[in-house]
Amino acid sequence: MNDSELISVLSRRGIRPTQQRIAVYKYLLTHPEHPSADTIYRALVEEYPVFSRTTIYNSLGALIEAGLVRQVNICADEQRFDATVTDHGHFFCKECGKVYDFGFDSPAMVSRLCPRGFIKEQGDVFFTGICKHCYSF
Amino acid sequence: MNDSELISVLSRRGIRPTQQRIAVYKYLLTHPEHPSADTIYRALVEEYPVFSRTTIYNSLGALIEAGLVRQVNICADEQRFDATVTDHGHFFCKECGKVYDFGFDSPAMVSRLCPRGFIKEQGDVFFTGICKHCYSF
DNA sequence: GCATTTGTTTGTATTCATTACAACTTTGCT
DNA sequence: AGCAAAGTTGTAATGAATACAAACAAATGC
Ligand SMILES: [Mn+2]
Ligand SMILES: [Mn+2]
Ligand SMILES: [Zn+2]
Ligand SMILES: [Zn+2]
Repeated sequence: MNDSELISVLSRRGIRPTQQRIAVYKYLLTHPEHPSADTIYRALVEEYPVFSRTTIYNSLGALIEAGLVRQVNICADEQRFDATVTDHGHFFCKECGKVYDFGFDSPAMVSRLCPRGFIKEQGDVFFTGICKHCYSF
Repeated sequence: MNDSELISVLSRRGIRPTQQRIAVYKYLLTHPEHPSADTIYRALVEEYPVFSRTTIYNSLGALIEAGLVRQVNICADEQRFDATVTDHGHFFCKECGKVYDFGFDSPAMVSRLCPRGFIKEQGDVFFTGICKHCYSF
């Protein structure tokens, strides 16, 4: 996705496509490893020497509000962020610390887990354990 | 579960059944609302006037290590704790802040969501939205 | 163009959950 | 009892997230 496409995506979602928001969103799109706010900050401050930590939080908040980004409660100590907003699962490897995405064979099945009468806005399936790569040794 | 039963449960799991650990575990067993460390602290310090916050964290750590308690990453700002360690789902209501437990019609189905080759130790299904009680008005 | 307003960014100060630490106490064992 | 290991306590430190106000930028109206 090039810059003009990003601009129109943000505009369509009703938020002003500022340079900072685009940079944060682009970082998330190109780094699907669920980075933390601090990871994003340290990466972007290299590229744009003047970039505030607060702006990272503000931009993430705006992007979340707009439905382009979601937060993932995978680690207890810090919040992680994800530009993939369609329902998908996460596997956290205790060994290497990586967070893997995985899809569902039948997404409807996951929605069916939600109890009757409860209005689901977001769903998350989260597994913890040992990943494929760390297990084979 | 009475105190002598609790003592034997903790002993069987290899941790010393101290008065504090028993109090924390009993609180979690009798308060299935997924309390935070601070909530547990404020409740127990009433009963046992000398009770340190650190001890809450230490006890929770020991109980988690022993597999009797697990942490639930449902709120971004604080950790919640749960004495129900069998696989079950959580629904967080954005309106009232309550966390509801729910079971799975077929638990095997949830395990089947885990991608091939990944060794699952713990599974969580989280939904966020509006609960049954907050929706009807 | 210029003034006004509204929204955004920035840096700093603050909050607050969690962790680190060291002194003290309790428990288990001989 | 005497000793060592484990557990508890209070305080200090850490660090992610938020609050805030000043500076800045973009939009709007004239
Ligand atoms: Mn993801
Ligand atoms: Mn639960
Ligand atoms: Zn791994
Ligand atoms: Zn509710």
